[in-house]
Amino acid sequence: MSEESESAGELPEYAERVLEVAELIPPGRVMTYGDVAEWLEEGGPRQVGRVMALYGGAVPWWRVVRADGQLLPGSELRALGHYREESTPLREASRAAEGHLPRLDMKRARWDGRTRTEAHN
DNA sequence: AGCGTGACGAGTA
DNA sequence: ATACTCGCCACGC
Repeated sequence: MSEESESAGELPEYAERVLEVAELIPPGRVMTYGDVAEWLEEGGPRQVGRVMALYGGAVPWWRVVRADGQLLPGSELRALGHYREESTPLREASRAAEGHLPRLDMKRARWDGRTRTEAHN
């Protein structure tokens, strides 16, 4: 018998790969959806986004972010808490407007997948 | 089979 | 800085 559908409890292979990458991202660093897709050499940012939306709860989802550094809408405060806890480079809003949360400093926080787990300061 | 939608990205105005 | 467009690909109606 040919099983084409996934058994309950098992994830699609692509999803599993995406989650695996998410778990590799060191604390204090982030990867964009596009970076993950590029690294997997499969799918695109939207596909990665879909996986994170569906199954991201099982991994450090806050380390997979948008390329523009915007915090995840709906979970901004939760994400921000993690970033402060991990000392992830943030870019504070110049105009201190309440309700205007900081964004990620992508230049410093972006992780290219190369071993460097240190030296970012 | 077409069309809209989405935890996206880059380019342009 | 924001707003809008287009490209991308999987899903659902």
